[in-house]
Amino acid sequence: MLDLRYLRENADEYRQALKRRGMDDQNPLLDELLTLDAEWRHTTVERDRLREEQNAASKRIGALKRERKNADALIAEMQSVARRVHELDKRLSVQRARLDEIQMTLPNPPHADVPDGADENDNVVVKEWGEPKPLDFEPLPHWTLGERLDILDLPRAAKIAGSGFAVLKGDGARLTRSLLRFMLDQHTQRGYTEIWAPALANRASMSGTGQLPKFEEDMYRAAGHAHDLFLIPTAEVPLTNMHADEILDAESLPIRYCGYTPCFRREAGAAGRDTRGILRVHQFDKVELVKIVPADASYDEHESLLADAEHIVQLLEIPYRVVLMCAGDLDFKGAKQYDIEIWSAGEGRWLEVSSVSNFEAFQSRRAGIRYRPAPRAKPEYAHTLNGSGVAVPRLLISLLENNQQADGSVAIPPALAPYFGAERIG
RNA sequence: GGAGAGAUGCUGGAGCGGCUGAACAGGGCAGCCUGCUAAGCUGUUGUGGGGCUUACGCCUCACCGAGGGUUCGAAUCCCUCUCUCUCCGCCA
Repeated sequence: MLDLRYLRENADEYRQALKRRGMDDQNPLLDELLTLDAEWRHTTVERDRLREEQNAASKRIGALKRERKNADALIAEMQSVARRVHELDKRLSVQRARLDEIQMTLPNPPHADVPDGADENDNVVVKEWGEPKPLDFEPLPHWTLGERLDILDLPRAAKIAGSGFAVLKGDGARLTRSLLRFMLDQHTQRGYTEIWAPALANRASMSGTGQLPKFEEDMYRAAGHAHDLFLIPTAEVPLTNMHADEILDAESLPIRYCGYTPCFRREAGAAGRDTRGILRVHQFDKVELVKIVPADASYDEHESLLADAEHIVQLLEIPYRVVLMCAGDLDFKGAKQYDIEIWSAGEGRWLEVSSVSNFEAFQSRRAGIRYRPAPRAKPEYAHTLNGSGVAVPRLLISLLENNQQADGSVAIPPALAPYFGAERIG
């Protein structure tokens, strides 16, 4: 969500931002917002003036009653004022609701560092690490490897829950567990506090981080509750909303959390070439990193967050590249975003395992995450950031496919071996 | 799931239709005082919206869990919801 005052005073600048995102700079919603905002303020002035009158009259009525004098004339007079105030309040709440609705759907303006571009073809590779190792045999895709090693069972997962789910078995399950422990240990050693949080979240939390109202159809909703609960698509939701509606002390920042949760995504309409294997599943495990920082620190913290996520794939010795998203491919809530893409030998392509974003105050304004820069200073919105550190299934894909041996076994990277308890599978 | 109790400012805790943006106590901050520490005295202390102003700022409205309602007027009365606590039931 954007500051209404910013939009009011910098509408042209914001139109340029929309244009960079490949959207219509004459966005009718923006025009409606600005008009409605002016009307709302106008109505507010009138309502407040009447309220003032009402408050003064109430005082006088109270005084008259105490002196046992007649106040009927004044009361009768104030009845019409009360009716008018009621009308205006109704109008204001309708206007406010629409203002909020529009405000919640306008995207974050891209940061100045974000390159121009229309889609993923204009993203910029800013870093490459490691070399995809050439294999002297035809590499197998992970679903074949998983089946042969008896560690992945997709047909039975489909029987239990439907397509797009996975059953991991034996060393497959153990590999997942060891990866989660390994990643969490790395991050806590680097200064993150580990959090275990609910995997369901309410509507307010989902709006706070920006999954709602625009992306409701991407999520699973839990039925049978008086209020709405959604299965979280990422631990970003609980970790960021930990501090919703709080005013934090400056000393408590930066806050750095890491947490493992299952993640649930409908992935509606994603059927096609990406659905084979476990590349795109409805439920997957992920370790997420979240930071809540003072506004002036967020871009430095963004770089170090990226480094923390990279650290994981480096230790696992997976070739990867870092991609800076162009304005047209940027997430609607992000101001700047890097993706980490790891090499997958069986697929012969790069797979996104982490998206590292700086949201500036976009989320904190929605969620009400503020801090006091100095003991007596006015509260300001904190900046929030997050990044996967990292998602498990694609890590599995890459580890299996890249490290497969001619004899059909798979080597486990030395850094992970102590967690996994062996140096190979099969 | 059933029954009951409750939710007030940074904290504890009063208020139960007008004199309450909120007693009282504690904490924080500022000043005074005290040769140190402690104590004492005085003042001050929230958030958000809007308007005015070159500016320090001034005015005004809202906020006593959330949302509705009654009323000239609501922290106080009514309804719905959320959360917390106690008891019963159920359950891994």
